[in-house]
Formats: sequence, structure tokens, C-alpha cells
Amino acid sequence: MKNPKRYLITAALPYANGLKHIGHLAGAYLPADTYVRYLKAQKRDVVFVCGSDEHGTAIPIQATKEGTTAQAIIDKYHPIIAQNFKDLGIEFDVYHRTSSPLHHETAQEFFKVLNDHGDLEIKASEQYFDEAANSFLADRYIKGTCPNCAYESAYGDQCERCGKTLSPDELINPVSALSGNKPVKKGTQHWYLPLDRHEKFLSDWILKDHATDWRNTVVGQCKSWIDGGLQARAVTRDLDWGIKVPVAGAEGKVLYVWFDAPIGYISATKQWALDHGKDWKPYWQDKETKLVHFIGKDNIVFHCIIFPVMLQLHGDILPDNVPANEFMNLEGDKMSTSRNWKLEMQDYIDDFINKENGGPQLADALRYYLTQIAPETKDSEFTWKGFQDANNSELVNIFGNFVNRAMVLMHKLCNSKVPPIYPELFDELDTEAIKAITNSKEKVESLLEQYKFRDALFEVIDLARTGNQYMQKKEPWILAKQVDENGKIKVEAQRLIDNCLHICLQMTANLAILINPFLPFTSKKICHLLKVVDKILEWKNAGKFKLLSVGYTLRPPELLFRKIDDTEVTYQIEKLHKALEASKAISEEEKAAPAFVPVKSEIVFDDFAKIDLRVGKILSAEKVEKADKLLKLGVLLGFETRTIVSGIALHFKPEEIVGKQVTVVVNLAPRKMRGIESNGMILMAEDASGKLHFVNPEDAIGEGSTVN
RNA sequence: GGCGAGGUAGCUCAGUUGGUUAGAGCACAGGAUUCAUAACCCUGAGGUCUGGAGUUCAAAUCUCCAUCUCGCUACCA
Repeated sequence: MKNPKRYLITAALPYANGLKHIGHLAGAYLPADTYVRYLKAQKRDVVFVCGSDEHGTAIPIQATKEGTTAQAIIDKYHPIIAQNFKDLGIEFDVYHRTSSPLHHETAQEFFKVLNDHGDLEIKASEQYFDEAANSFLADRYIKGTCPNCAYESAYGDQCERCGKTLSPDELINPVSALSGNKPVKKGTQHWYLPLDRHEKFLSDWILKDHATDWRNTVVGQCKSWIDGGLQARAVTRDLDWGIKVPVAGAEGKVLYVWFDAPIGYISATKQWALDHGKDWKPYWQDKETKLVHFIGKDNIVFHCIIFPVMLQLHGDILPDNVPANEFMNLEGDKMSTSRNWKLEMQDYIDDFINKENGGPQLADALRYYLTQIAPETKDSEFTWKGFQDANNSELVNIFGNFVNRAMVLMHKLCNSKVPPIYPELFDELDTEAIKAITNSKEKVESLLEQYKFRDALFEVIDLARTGNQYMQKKEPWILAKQVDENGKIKVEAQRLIDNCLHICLQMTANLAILINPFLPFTSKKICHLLKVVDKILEWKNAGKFKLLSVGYTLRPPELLFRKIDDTEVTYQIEKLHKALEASKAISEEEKAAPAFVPVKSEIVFDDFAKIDLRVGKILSAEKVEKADKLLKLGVLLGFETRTIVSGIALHFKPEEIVGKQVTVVVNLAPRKMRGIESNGMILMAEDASGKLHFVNPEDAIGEGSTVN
């Protein structure tokens, strides 16, 4: 969309169950803030919305963990996260929260509109129910053994150890997190958003209309979803923390968090409008609004598939682009909260910005490095050494040094004033330096429009590099040695000096404008040094040569940045490893005192007698095609040889287990897996680490022997 | 297993519709300089573009096979 009337920029709503790390910052908030600052410098009509996502089951669960209420959790994290953003110069127009009444109304209205239009489906289903607590259990409230890694405290939606997404039915030995009882299945009904009805719309809109202007990774991810066939997704849940479903017969149900969260962008816009006496409607309903969502790749499906369908059904505009970033790793490994391998915004703020030698310049240092390594096209990696290098040898040595030497020389050789210019004395170097300013402006502008923040930032630094080269070639400090008999610099030499420093100072003013979207604190500081008002930072001034008036006295030089010391880097790396060790120690402790799987409900002897267990011997074993975990086993039972499919491929290699004796349930109903019929089940014992062991007789005995 | 995104210099990444000796920054080496935060500036070294095959006058770029990394997804009685 070219020259839209107004912009609405969103950054993913942080989930208010804990602190956010620099991966989140680099993925969504920093690029969004940079883009918004650029638009605002252009005096565009733009609103930048964000806020806390405060519903969903993880919040009440976190509350149980911390021994408090869900409300207390969100009231704790909402202000901290908001403050973290402020400290790092992420400046939202509104930082709202989904627990607000305004949001509840907005989300309910949204649901009603869809429901009234017949855009939702109601489906009955069976779900786990805790009879003791008299309540349905959300996925997150069911714990059990992970079928993937055998972790015993996996949640019904995801295993925190191996990270695999699960459904409650997959858990082995599911247990209610509320009462510890085994849950029962019970009928319930839910509202669904039938995405399958909108495949054509999505496919046309994304795969045709936006095939080229959206990022590869985003289009690819969407294609994968669309081609895979879209399914109806439940938009309600049986839970008491969230937004009540505003329809009769939906008692005890709330909107599913993924449904209400993106609507948070709309309610945040409403809040902003209320606060500023504006009308929010055009921002969501007028086609001349450019809506851009900044998110991480984990959010692509919601912002490119589900939310657009919702918006379209509700009659709102669609996003013009969703520049999702990939992930940022840390010192060679994935960032992970549970493993304690992370750098939280709060940590950086404490260790750098709020330190004695800190200040906002260190917020800019982080902003610089995170933009420079932004995972725009693939996963990237934060290293402390990289941070130090980027800060010291680019930001400080190139950019900071250029500004500083221009200021110092001006004070020494030009009487602390912006020197006059003599265009008739310009040589090629001078005109090229001036041209470089305009060039940079154009390049930066075009790159920012394409969401190429990394490249745009490089162009700004490159202008400072050009400035250094120019100054080096001009050597005003050498010219200053041409003095007359009174020790005064000769007039011709002084004129050349004046020209050089005038150009360098104008370049400095331009650098302040160009770097402003990226490093806002630095821009302010340059304005201070040049004694100009912030108004000069308006983008229309970029590329101009007459930003500073001749004869104007400037402030004494002051360093823009400081270097990052080796000791700071080693300290951070040690801290990181110590945190990892600490979290390892904790999980060791948990292992030492394992949470035993609760004993199942009592059975009578007859129940047990129904199970026919026999000793068998594995004669053959091979991997099942197209399945990671399955082995097809040929098992000798004495009276016959059976084919049994077993999910142990991750634990055993086929050749290792041939010849082993095993215990087999032989009267289990046959079941097809990956097209192969399995006739029985191999018993496995599982240790604390999740490793599987065969259960077999102490001495080899005849195959087919009974086990009682 | 399927799908998606990647694999280019020690590191971080560019390489548009296939077209001269594959580029940049950082790091490294040598030189020059002193206005500047031991900064800047100049020069240099460095790559069988993951491997293999094919199409073509011409392949980092197109096709196929293999392999590794990340993400989504399937299989677990």
C-alpha cells in the first residue's frame, strides 16, 4: 500500500506470566518501535499498540505455583514488562491489558457478531472432567507422562522438557492438576471457528496477493498450513479465568485465549482513542489504513491465518504485512526459560542501563546489536562477544568517534561555532560528501519501507564511515599548521578547514535524524550537543545540508557511547552458565525425589486375570517407514510368531534388541499403526530419566510361558 | 515420514529475472597518521558458494539425489 492515510502498528502482546527476554525484544518490539519512530518522524498518522495478554490457563497455573491468584500474577508482571519496554526506549502509544473491562466488552462483541452471522459452529465433544473439583480441565490442567520424552510432569498442551506440542489424550496416565485425581471424560460443547470455509480466501490473499511482498518465511509457513488443510478451531474453553462467552447456555465457558488476545489490538486502539479524544474506527475499518503486525515466527499462524479470518468476518481491514522474525539463540543454544538459558530485558537493564556507568546510551547499545543481528531471514545468535564487538568497533569507533572528532575539531579550529562555507572552494571530495548524505537518506528510507532494519541500520553507520574517510582525506588538523608570522591560521587554510567542518557538522545533524528510529536516545544526545530542538529530527530534514546555522555556538564535546569492557563480557557469560547449572541442580533434585505417578484406582483379581501375559523373544526388528518412533517386531511366542508394533524406536536400535526376551500382552485387541497391524504389546519399565527398559525373566525360559 | 525455512570467508550476513576474476561489515595481518574513546584512514590475506549428479555457451543462482540445522506436523496400547 503506497501512501496510506494512516498506520496501525501492532507488536505481539506479551503473555503476562513472566519476564520477557531479548529474543522477544529483537523479534517483535524493537523492529516495530523502529518502524513506528520512522513513520512518526515522517509526521504520519500512526498508532502503535501493544499490551499484556492476561488470559489463558498458564496464568492461573503460574498463580498456583507462586501460591497466589491469577489477578495477582498479571498485576505483578504487567507493570514490570511495561517498564522494561520504557527503559529500552520501546514507546507504545498505548500499553493496554486484556483484563480490562473495555477489552472484555470488545471481545464479547466480536464473538457475538461472528456468532450471530452464523460464522461459528457448535460442536459437542468429550473432555476431561475432574469430578472432585467439579470442573472441566483445560489442557494445561492435565498432567501426565510425555509420550515423546517420558517426562512425568508434561502438560496436556505441551511438554516443558522436550517442548513437544501435545493433546491431553496423548498423555500417559493423565492426572488432574486441581485434585490429583484421574480425570474422567465427559460431554461438553464448544464454539468453533471453521477455518476450512475460508481456505480459498486465505490462499488468494496470501499465496497470490502477497506472494512477493511478504517475507519468504511467512508465506512459506502459511502455505504449509493452507496446503495441509485447515480445520475448525475451538474458540471457547471450559475455564473460569478469561472472558465469559456472551451467549445463553455457555455458563462456565470463556473465550479461548488465542481468540481474545489479538482482539486486544482493537481494544488497545479504543483505549488510545478514549485517552486522546480520537475516533478508533477508521484505524480498523477504513481501507486506507495500513495495518502491520510485528511478531515472532511462533505467532505466524495466528496473525496470518486465524486473525485475518476473524477480521474479515467481522468486517475489519486486513494486515498489509506481517514481518515476522525468526528466533534468536543465545551463546550457541536456544533460549529457554525452563532451562534458564536466557537474557531477560530486566537483567540487561539491571546490569547495564541502571548501573553507575550505564544510562540510556546502553539501551541504545543493545538496540544497535539486536537490530544488527535481527533474525529477519533465519535464526540468528546473540553472543556477548558479538555484542561487545558491535558496540566497540562499530557504534563507538565508527559512529561515536566521527561525531566526537567533528565536535572536538570544531571547538579547536572554528572557535566553537558552526563555521561558514565557501562553496566556490568545494572540490570533488566535498561535493561527494554532501551527496553521500542524500544517498544515505534515500537508501535508509527505502530499506525501512521494506522492513529491512538490519540493512537500513548498516547504511546509517556507513554514512558515519564515509564521514571518517572524508575527514581523513581533508586533514583539517594538518591545514591548521599553515600559520602566518603571528601564529594565526592563514585565511586560505582556515576557509578549507571551515568547509570541511561545516560539512562534518551537517553530516552529524543528518546522522542524528537517520539514527533516530534505531537509537532514539543517541539522537537526543546529538541534538543536545548541537543545541538544536528535537523538531530537527523530522524525517523531511534528512538529506538536507542546511540543518545548522553558520555562526551558531555549540556545546562542548561529550562522548555518545562507552565501550564494553572484557570483564563485563566474561561476567555475563559466567552468569549465564551459573544460571544453567543452578537450574540443572534443581532438576537433579527433582529427580532425586521423583514425583511418583499416583497409584491407579483399585481393580479386582478378575480384572487382572483378563490380561494374558507371556514371555516372548524378539526374532526380528525393523524401523517402520515414515514413522520416527515405531519399530515393527517379529515376536516368537512359542505357539506362534506375531507382528507387534512398538513405539520404542527412539530408545533402541533394531539390531540391538533382536534375540531379547520380553513380556508381551498377548490378548490385547489388534490395532493398526501406520498401516501395520499390531497384535499385542511389549511391556516396558521406565526409569526416572525416562529411559525404557525391557521387562523380562531373570533367566531365559521357554517362549510362550505364562506370566502371572 | 510429510511440509516449510535455511546451509556462501574465522564470525554475522548480501548476492535481484543463471552472465566477466563471488561481495560487505567485524575479527586478523601489514602500513600510514595523530583531530579523535589505543580511535580513524589505506592496503592485504581468506571461500571446491554443505556434498554429488544433471540442464546450459555459461550455475551460488535452475532440476534431481544425499546430508546437516531450525520450525510445524504424523506415528506412540
